[in-house]
Amino acid sequence: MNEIQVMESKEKAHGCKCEECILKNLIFNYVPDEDSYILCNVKREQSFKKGEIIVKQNSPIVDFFYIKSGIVKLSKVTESKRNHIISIAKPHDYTSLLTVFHGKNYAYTMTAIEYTEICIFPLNLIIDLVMRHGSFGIGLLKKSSKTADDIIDRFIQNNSRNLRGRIAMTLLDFSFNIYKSHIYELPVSRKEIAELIGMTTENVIRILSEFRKEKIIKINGKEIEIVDFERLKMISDRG
Amino acid sequence: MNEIQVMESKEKAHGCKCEECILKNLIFNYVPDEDSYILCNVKREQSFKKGEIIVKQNSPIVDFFYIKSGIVKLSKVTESKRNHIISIAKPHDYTSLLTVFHGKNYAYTMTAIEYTEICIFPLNLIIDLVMRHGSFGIGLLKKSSKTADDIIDRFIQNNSRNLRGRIAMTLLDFSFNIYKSHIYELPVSRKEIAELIGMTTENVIRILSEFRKEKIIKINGKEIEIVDFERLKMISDRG
DNA sequence: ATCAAGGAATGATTTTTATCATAAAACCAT
DNA sequence: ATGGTTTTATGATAAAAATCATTCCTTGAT
Repeated sequence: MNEIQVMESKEKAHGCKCEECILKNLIFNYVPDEDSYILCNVKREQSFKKGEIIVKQNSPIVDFFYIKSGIVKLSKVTESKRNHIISIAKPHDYTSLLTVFHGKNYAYTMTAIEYTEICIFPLNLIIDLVMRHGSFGIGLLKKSSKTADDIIDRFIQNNSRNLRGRIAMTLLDFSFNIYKSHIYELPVSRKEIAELIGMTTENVIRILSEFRKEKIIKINGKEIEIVDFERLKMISDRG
Repeated sequence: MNEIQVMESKEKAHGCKCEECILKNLIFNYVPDEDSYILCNVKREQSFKKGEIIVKQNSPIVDFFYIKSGIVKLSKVTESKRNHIISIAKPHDYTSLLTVFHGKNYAYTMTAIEYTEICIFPLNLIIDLVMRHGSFGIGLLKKSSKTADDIIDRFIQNNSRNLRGRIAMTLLDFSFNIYKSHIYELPVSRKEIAELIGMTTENVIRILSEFRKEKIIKINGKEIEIVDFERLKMISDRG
């Protein structure tokens, strides 16, 4: 109890109240009080409704984002005008890690796909903090390389599967990594799933219907219930 | 002349002799002499013949690699035993940037696909340097996020093209970014190209033959000459 | 020099996936 | 509520790509 009280008072003093905040913990662990105090006071929190754009591809980079709650998609339009979803990010991800340190403009559009709360820090301050506290830099490097590796891995996994395998993989991903439940509300349209795994909308719909007919899942609009987990896993693995 | 002499003496003193070394420059710019001295003295250089493995997927991470000369492929075997080439890296790339900061084991196998010289640093030392000199951390973060963004971009570009477009893109990539010439010796087999752009070996061969018959390129074994640059570009863009 | 093994090449065939067409259902703004 | 738009749905067809089969050509090891 004593420890908790100490933490609480410390948090109050810093203006950062979220206990599970990885960024905050990263800062607290390595950065002296006076610095984390500045950071916590400067940060602003902003909430976004489902569908709202948090930041647009090609707009100048000024801020560093941290997802406090909700779900966010990172997407990108190519020269050929096609839209691609790079990843679906969840709470405690730093969606800004890619690009922000080397680019002038955001490479990806960030959109809330559920009600989302974002913590926003001026990038300058983050950079300044890394400058003065190398260990914080190590922390960011760790997160950064993990984020990149995960995204690359998803691409490889996706590309080595046929369409049924991709859909199965996606449904399992939502179930395991996002909602931690066998029944959930899809936060994206069939079209967005298509953009995420690189296939046509028609085929996404068709294969979801197949899975329904094969009694692997139940569908009710956007609600998905995984009924035959084993088979779905098999399709994801073999497919 | 005077300046060059100064540089030379400084380089001698540090045991790092490569003028174009980005890593060295990064260190020199931000790290005091005594530290860069340690790093340069500890580093070892190693050369690899075409085909030799530099480091294997899943082996424990101990070193940080920097490509001094040559060309290297990063590849990964998935659970389904399929081999995927993630990227082709050239001199002055830090191929280690992905994974090394967060993982226990290398996520990718590094193989020399031409005679290659690698500078090898104990990762601990790099981390220690970031700890003590935040600006060096910023430098690595920049390189790291750039590397990741480039790889992700290549995946997106690749996935939004048909097979002819992918081959065209690859041939142009070798021409522009690696060999800076319209005529070059392919450093990889048709099978490896297939693993790089996610298609079958037969189709790689077939489409190369098509391009030859359509007089877009000339083929002589591994030697490729781009004859009709415009058409190749068009196929890469539209395809 | 010879043989085995892998790489390159090409055709025929099958499978997979995209495209086109149409319609019902859900959603939104007035 | 109503009309318009987007999303979901399904079928038919065309196009793209993988697979299978066979041959030739290189290359490296003995």
